[in-house]
Amino acid sequence: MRYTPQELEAEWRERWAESGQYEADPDRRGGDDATFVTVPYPYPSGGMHIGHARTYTVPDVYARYRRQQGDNVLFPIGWHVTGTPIVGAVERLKNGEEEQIHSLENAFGVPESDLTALETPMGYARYFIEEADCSYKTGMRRLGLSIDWRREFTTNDERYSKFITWQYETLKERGLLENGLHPVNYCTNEEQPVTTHDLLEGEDTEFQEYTLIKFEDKDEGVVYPMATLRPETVRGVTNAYVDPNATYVRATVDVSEQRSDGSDSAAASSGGEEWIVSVEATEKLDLQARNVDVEETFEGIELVGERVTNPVTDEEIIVVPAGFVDTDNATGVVMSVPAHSPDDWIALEEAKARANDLTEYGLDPDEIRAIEPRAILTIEGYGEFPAKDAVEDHGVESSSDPALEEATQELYNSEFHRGELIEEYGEFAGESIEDVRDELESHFQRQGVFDAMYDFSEAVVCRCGGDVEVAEQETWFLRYNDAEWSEKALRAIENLDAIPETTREQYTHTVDWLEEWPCIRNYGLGTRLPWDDEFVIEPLSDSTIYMAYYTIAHRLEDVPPEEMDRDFFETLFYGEGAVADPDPDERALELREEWDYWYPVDYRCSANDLISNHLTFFLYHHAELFDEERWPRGITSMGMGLLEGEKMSSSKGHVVLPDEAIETYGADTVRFFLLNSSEPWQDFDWRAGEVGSTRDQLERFWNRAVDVIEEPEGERDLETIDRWLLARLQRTVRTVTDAMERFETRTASQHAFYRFEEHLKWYRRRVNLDQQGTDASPEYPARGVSAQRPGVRWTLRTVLETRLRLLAPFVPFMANELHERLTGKPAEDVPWPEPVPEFENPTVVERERLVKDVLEDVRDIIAVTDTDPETIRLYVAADWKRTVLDTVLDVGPNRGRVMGDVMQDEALREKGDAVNALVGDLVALVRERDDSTLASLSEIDERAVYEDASAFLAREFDADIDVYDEDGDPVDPDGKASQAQPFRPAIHLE
RNA sequence: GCGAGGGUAGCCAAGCGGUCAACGGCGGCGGACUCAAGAUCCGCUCGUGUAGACGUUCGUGGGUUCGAUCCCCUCCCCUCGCACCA
Repeated sequence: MRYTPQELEAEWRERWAESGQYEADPDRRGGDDATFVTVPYPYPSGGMHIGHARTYTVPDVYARYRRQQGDNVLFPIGWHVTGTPIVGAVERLKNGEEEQIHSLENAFGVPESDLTALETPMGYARYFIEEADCSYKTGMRRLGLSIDWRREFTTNDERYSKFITWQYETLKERGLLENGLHPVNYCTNEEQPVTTHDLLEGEDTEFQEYTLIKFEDKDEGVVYPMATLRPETVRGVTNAYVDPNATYVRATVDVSEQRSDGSDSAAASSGGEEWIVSVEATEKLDLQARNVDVEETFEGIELVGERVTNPVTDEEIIVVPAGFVDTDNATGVVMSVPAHSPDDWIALEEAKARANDLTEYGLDPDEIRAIEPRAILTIEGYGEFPAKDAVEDHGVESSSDPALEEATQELYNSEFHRGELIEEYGEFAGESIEDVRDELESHFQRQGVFDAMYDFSEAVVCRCGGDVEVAEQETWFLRYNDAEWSEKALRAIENLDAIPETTREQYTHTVDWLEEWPCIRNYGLGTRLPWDDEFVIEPLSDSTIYMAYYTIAHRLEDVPPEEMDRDFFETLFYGEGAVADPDPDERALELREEWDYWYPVDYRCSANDLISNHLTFFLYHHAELFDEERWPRGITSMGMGLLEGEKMSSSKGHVVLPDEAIETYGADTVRFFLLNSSEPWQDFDWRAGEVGSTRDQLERFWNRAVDVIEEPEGERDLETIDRWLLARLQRTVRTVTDAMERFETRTASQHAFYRFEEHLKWYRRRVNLDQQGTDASPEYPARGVSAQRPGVRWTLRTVLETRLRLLAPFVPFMANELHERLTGKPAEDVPWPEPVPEFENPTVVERERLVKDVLEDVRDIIAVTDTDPETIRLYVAADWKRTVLDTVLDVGPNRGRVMGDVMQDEALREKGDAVNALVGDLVALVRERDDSTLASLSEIDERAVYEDASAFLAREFDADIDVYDEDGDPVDPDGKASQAQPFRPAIHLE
């Protein structure tokens, strides 16, 4: 019976599909025995790769385990198509973009002829959901995932949208949605928001919020908004810079717009102010929801020499020309803080050096030379002017010196964390920048002397070639920073079984920093915002409670979508009294029963990187919309996958497709490798070499199992070594079960398979199961399974049956097949094993350890002495040594006390040094073992152990084995016998 | 920077206070079987060693302890997340 996984697996897949094996319906088992496991529905913007295979196999293994434990288990799946990725992919494909076509053809093996089918978003989605070889559904079926396929849906389905509509209308009504402005990446050419995916340049650039400090030209009543990322340096400003050759404008800028940065800085300042900014800045300000009316355009040179007043210190400073000013960054008007900015320090030095040249701008050189740096903070390790020290320490020569950036980085960093503001800062004095920057900024914003704007620090370009800027858009937010809502979310986290436990803190931390979440987009697939169909609810917001939808998805066909209104869902989720209608919707009430049966979600198997958004949202929404007993019970967070030690990348074609892997190795091997090579939350590494050897191991398992199955059953007539293997088996059952409860798939499969293989290997040696070596002399003839005594056959069958049940969740095809051949029933249809008390036997385990110890010791001696003994003599320690050991056990592993006690005994006292040495060793022996091990050891008759094992040892070493008592007048040519200690016989080789 | 996780022999990786020179796998070496290869089985794989031992190891430097890979502190390095990509 050869192992041919492809054939075998096809049969089982067909069998499962025909019988609807995994279609789960509420049944007589009560809700307590209902287990509901979910995994994030796939996003079919491309094919399935081996990393996804693990994601879906982990919940499958748990689902299969729970079924064997007697639970009614629901494991459903759906398809997430919301948002822009699919639409974007289709666009790129239609535009004939090389990279996109390459990725489809190379990574996912999409034939050219199929490409046209992918030119509509849902066509594209369908293709990767179920049509392609690399589609998710194909992969999932081949992997043998125990999914209830009747319940699948996509997030673009009309009925699903009704469900999301209910969710958002409810949240809005509860005041958890609000609208406001929000900064987004905006293509000025296409005049629409763009995603990271749409960018040609600057994909990794994030926009920053600049503080604008409103210096004022009091004579003219004009504001010079100076952009800075370090608003706390406002008291250190010595002068301003403009680019004399650039174009500036005077414009009326509306500053009354509410800002949406979450702070209460909606400073109700007056309508418009006259601002001096670069011409580039006007467009940015305009995009950031300000009215900008340009009054006058002129060259920067005209600003040179103007005097403006610092709104915080009320001091006048002068505007100086500088070529380094970038007018495309923020306002194009910058302030100089030479004491704390290495750039400004150098710039000032250089300005002073060429002060005489500045007369051409009508500046007084002496006035420039008189500019003095002003320190605004103190910091340990730096002098009065930290920038000066930084410049000198890094040996910065000029403004073009590359060391300048390094100096700046280091100083900014130190000042941010360790700098303390000087007295003039009043309430902020003495505080570190880190602690007060935000506070200080909003303080001055409230006073109306600071403002803010967004900008990128480098150019960002759209794929269309257009310039991308930061625009403020009207949008809707989920109020995740709402105190009451956060409170509920925190309670949901407390109740949660967070696997691994270390993730719990990440959830609480996320709740702590989460602000409002913009939950709509301008385009993409999905559900329209109910009260404004211009917008679509974005993917992380339409996927927070959809697990509830699984419970009813397969029973909605007869409900017309238009009837799935708010009352329908209110009745479904909140019951009969939830709506005013005296005649509640019967269909909704029926569906409610099923929802009620399955909910809550017992375990959600998801990914580490989703903790800080999706998973936390999932908890928020459940906490708000459902009662506490419906909140999620547990979340398992999974790590990611590597391929041959490197990140997988579908764009580079560096992926392995499940379909191909299954073709090569079989689904059981793929599953087993994925679950056994690391715990779910650890990263795994797909290495073809190791997958291949996994396959070999499974094949060997199969072959041996078939050997056992084909032989007669044997009888329950057990010897010690059989009892040893059975005792090991009970421990394995215990370990595997504990591990399964905690989603430790690696530990579980490792013990059920590899660890137990080790035990079996020993057992096979002990009973001489395999023909091996030339030492199979007539005296100890080699034998196969068939020739074994009935007790061995009985033991092997028992062990196999139990292991097949333990392995069934991991390798369901193989385990079910073998179990059925062995017992007539598939493993999945019989209960999960429990430890059998009569076979639990710690003493026999310790006994066998002694045999292994002796084997190793003898082998060591042979290796060191390079001999080939004909006779091996073992000497069991004398009785008085056992007496000493008993004393140690009695008084505890304390050398002094043991000696004190032992020396009471005259016979022992006479032995003096020998006793002293022995006590030392025995104290160590006792210290190193736990009580139960010691108790087991105490029960052992050592001499019997070695005598029972002597035939085995004789075979191993091809030598005669003689066992003696040390104090039984033994044959002892080299005087070794006296070295014997309890549980460590003396050895003599000859 | 903030939050989280991690650094163990050639590689992957377990261990998280004593039975640890450190499970297991891969790779390598030697042997058995075989015409041969593969598979399978046995042994070795830090150093020294003609008796089961000893010495030096688990990112760095300290500390706690009779005893630390395991606990505490310092530092160095790596990975992930930090919001509009899902």
